[in-house]
This record gives sequence, C-alpha cells and structure tokens, in this order.
Amino acid sequence: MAITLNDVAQRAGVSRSAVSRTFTDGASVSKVMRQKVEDAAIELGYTPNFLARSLTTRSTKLIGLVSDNFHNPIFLEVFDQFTRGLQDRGLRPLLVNLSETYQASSSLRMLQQYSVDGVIVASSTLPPEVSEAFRSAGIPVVNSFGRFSLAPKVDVVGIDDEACGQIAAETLLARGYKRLAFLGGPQAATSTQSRLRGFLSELQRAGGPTPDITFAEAYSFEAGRAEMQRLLRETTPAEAYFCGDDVLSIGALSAIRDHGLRVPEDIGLIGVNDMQMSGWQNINLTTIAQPFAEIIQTSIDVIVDMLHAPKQPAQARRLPGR
Amino acid sequence: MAITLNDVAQRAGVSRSAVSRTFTDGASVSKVMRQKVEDAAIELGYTPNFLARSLTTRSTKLIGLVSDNFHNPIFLEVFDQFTRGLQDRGLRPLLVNLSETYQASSSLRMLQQYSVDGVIVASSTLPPEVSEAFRSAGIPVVNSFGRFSLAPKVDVVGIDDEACGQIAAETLLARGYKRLAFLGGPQAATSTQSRLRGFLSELQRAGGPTPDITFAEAYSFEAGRAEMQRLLRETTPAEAYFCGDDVLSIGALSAIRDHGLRVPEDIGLIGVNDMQMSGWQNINLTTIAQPFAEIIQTSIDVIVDMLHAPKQPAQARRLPGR
DNA sequence: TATAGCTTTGCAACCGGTTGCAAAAAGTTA
DNA sequence: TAACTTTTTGCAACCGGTTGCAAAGCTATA
Repeated sequence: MAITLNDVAQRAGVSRSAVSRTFTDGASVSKVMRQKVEDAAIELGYTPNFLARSLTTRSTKLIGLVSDNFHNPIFLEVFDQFTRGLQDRGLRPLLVNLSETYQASSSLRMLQQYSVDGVIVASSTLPPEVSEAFRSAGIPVVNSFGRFSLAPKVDVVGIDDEACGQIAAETLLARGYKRLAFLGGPQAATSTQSRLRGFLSELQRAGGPTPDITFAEAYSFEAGRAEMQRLLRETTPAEAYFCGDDVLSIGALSAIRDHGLRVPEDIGLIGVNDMQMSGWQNINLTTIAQPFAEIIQTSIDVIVDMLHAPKQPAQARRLPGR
Repeated sequence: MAITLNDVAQRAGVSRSAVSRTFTDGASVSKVMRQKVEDAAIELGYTPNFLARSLTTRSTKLIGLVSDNFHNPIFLEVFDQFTRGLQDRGLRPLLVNLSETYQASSSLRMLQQYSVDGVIVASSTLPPEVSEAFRSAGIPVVNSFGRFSLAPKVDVVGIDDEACGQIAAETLLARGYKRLAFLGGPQAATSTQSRLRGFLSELQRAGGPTPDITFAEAYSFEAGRAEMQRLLRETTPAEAYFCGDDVLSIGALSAIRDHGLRVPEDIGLIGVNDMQMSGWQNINLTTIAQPFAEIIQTSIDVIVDMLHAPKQPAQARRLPGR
C-alpha cells in the first residue's frame, strides 16, 4: 500500500539505515548516497512514517489541546492562534473537547495512549486538578488562562484578574462615574473573585463608596441580560457597572437599552476580553483587552521549553490586560 | 520510563501475546489468564500504546480536521460538534489550520506522515482541489460545507444554497416586501452564486420584479456594513435585502440603524446561518437556519463508512435550511 | 607505499505492539 | 480411559522506522 523505507532502500540499492539517515538531519551521509536515496524517494513518492519513527525517537510532536470552552466566541480566536503557533513550531494539536460526556480522566488516558509530547489545557474554568493529573502522569503540561497561584503545581499562564478589576475601577472613575457596581460572572469562579478583589482595592484606594455586588449565573449573554434586568427592576441601578466579561456585558447592554436607558450617558458599562464583536458599531462596548496573543505565545514557549528540559519547578505567570 | 507490554507480561508471568490479547477485543483469552494480566496491568498502571499498535493494525483512529475558517463565530459551534462527534466514536481530531503560512500541500504531507485514517475538510471557501488531493493520495476524505456538484470528485456534505435563496425570497415576499435586493458575500464564492440563483428563480416564479444585486467583499461585519452604507448613500434602497450570511447581515443592520432607519419597518433583512448571537435581543435578526448538526453528523457518518468500505463512488449531499 | 585518522556504510537489535501457526491444555464423546 | 474437538497459549516474524557498533572506504601524512 504505502511506500516504506524498505521500498526506497531496494529501489536505490542501499541499506535501510542509509535511507533512514538521509531523512534524519544530523546523520552522516555522503553526497552520492543522499542523491541516490532522494531520487528513489521522489520516484516512489516516499514520506517517512512519523508514528513509526516516534517509537524509537520517543517524540511524536503531538500536543494535546484540551479545552471545555466551545461556546464563548473569543475561544475561536484562541484556537486559531494556538493551532497556528503550534504548527509554526512543527507541533500538531490533538484537540480534546471536555464535556459532561467526555471527562478529564479519559482524556488523560487517551492522550497517554497517543504518547503526546505535551498538553495545553486552555480553559479559565477547569479545576487545576485537570492539569495536575497530566503532570503527575509525567506529561509536560501548561494551563493557559488558568488561575494564578503563588505556589502552583503546574505551569500557569493567565491574565492578571486583579489588575483587570483595578483598571475597570480606574477607568470608570476617570470617566466621572461615582457609584460603581460589580456584575460578575459565576460567583464560584476564581476569575470572578480576583477581579472583584482588584476592583474593590482600587475603589478603596480612590476613596470611592463600596459598590453593590452581584453575580450572573454564567459567562453568557442570557445570564448577563437576566441579571441586569433584575437589577433595573428590583434595585436603584448604579451609575456604572463592571461586568464579568464581554458576552455578559453585551447581555447587560441589551437589557439596559430595552429599559430605555442609554450607555454611556445614563449608565456606564465596561467588560473584559475585547472580543472582535465588541467593537462592532451596533454594540460598541468599552472593554479591557486581554493579552491573548501573549498568553498563547507564552504558553507555547513554556511547553516547548519543557520538551527539552523537563521538570523545572512549576511557575505561574500573569499578564496584565489593558 | 513508561510501562510496556513486556513489563506486564513479565510481572504476570505470561507471554507478550497473552497481554496483547487481553487488550484486544475479540481475541481468545481464558478467564484466569485475563485476570492475571489485568491485575498486573492495574498494578503497574499500564496503558497500551496506540501508536505502536497502529503500526500493525494500520488504523490510528486519527482524523485530520482541516479548516481555514477561524474567524466566523459560527465555526466555534462547528468545531465543538465535530470534536464531540468524533470523540463519541472513538476518533481523534488532529486539527489543521490552513492559512497563507500553512498551505494545503504541506498539510497533506503532514497528515500522511501521521497516517490519519481519514480527513474532514470543513470549509465553505477552500477550493475542491484541497479535498481532491487527499482522495488521490488514497486517504478517505469528506468535504463538509463544500460546494454541491452533480459529479463530485470527493464526497461533499453541504447546505442547499439554492434552497436558501428560495426560502429567502419566499419569506420576504410573504412578509409583504415587494422590491427585494440581494446583498451577497464575495461574488466569486459559489455559495454566493447558488444562493443568488435560488433567490432569482423564486422571484421569477412569484412574478416579482428583478432585484438589485450587489456583493460584499467578504463574509464579515465590516464588509456588510460598508456595502450597506454605500447602498444607502448612493442608491435608492430596496424594500428588503437578502444578505450573504449572519455576520454580513449584522454589519448591514448596523449601517441601516445608523442611517436612522428601522428594521423591519423601514427595511427588511434576512440572513443565513442562525448563529446564536443572531437571536440576542439587541441584534434580533431574521435568519435561515443551516442544518449544522445534520451536516456534521452526516459528514462523520460518511467518513466512518469510508473507513470500513473504502472507495465508494463520491457523492454530494445537500441538506436544506429552514 | 604503508599507516593513521576520519567518514561512510551495513548489520542487527530494538522501539511497543499484533498475529498466523502449531503445540499444549481443556473439554467432549464413546 | 482413549480418541477426537475445541480453546488457549507461546513462539517468532512482522509493522516502519532508528541507532550503536564494527567493518569498509577514503584521505592525508610520513
């Protein structure tokens, strides 16, 4: 069926090792030998089998890309950049979609079976145990968009959620809003908690009044809309809201406009993520940009480093938004 | 390093083949043997190496998922469903992001090197040659969201673009609009052309006037907005527009509203795709739903069938929107 | 021309599995 | 208990590559 090393060796009238060596860089082959082999290879249309090779070299160039976030549009950009970044370095993303039906534990076993060289867990919501399981199985792993910690068990690259909260407070205050409020994502999420912490500390520093604090059920349009509707109906709305993320903000925005109020004149609003669509003129949301490109680049750098020098102590990095 | 077949065999005091057989279903192993092996395997934490196995079984369960569409938010849903569908059937998606820097030809070679069992090309814009290259290399391939053809060289599963155009005309006419217009995606795209054809034929059947026809530069917000702005400025706008897709429509929508006109009172608008966000209350777009789930399911079914019975004649399927 | 030193090549074992085949073990039947 | 089936098991070859080692080939030097 497919052309193998043997076929080429036979065709070129040389040994199998000779063929192998011409396709391994750094191996010693003479000019004439290389020529003979390459001619035969081209003639037959030979391509070395990476998987067979990986058996002895113990490197598949396969990287597990594990995520559970297939609903927030921002993640399409994330996948785009991850796949390109990996491809550029000759690595191949094996995509794993974690869900209720496909659990982290089976993904670990699966990725082990495929001898991936490393794993990138790209998710802001998966618990750290998921990444840790890979590490204790001896697979290099980095947790992108994971939560920051001073003594992380695995390498983490994420945004600085506290800084986000500070920027939000700063920006809203600078624009003249006084009575601010926090409309977070799910209360249990650490990203929510960290952003809240940063938001509060900056407010305190600036001497502003304590903000109202509520949480939406999820990082989704519907949740943001529902919560803002409730706020407008049941409370005296604040002058400006710091919302959990852009999708949430857009939901809140729709509720505010439906209520006959204008943004930013009547109510201020600031989101997080700087998704493409936040800039669309009919949405036009003020938002804190996450350094997606940097996070992804750094994550890839980290995993690549680990491939060469495994078992450094884990390190958590957080990059500031703007 | 990792636990291998040999380790388990030794630990259990049996032959290598015995171990292999306990992990191959359909092989003949006695109760006691199986027990001994499984005990040893659990004790050592053994997982069979899929890649080594694939060498002899000639099946990797790897499926290349090739796309160039990492910007239209609808594709996040597409990737979500593809990955889940493949996982459910024990297949593993190897993601390939085609772009200027990563060409189709190198992806073919790469996927060959990884001995993928099959390839799904998920794109409405890639030329058929891309899929055809896989087929002529002997790799089972299906082109999802590809263009329909009566004598296709590879299997295609896509929407019925002509039917889309008809539905659009029907719907707009039924809602009382008379002077319709077509605001398509890129003129060169066959999807654009087919939708136009269906749109025209239905208008003709219904005896409506010939519509104005223009094209946007791309399937994007900016392109839709720019083209609609031009139309509002330079022409007498039609009563209703059939737009290339949802993102385009949302761009057009924003232009219309900025121009002080209301949808649907002043101008009608209908898109294609039924993206999640089209239903968001502050967008609220009328749109033709594509049967994404069916297309993806069918694509997977087709590729799975090919794995078992390769080399059926290629067939193009098109599923109607609604 | 003989010798030393470096480069190139092939042999054979190995990576972690599978599988056809024949021998061994177990189960049936008379 | 013997003869015959059927099931289970191990041996050894193989999948498509890589690589340590020693022999062979070359070049340079004396």
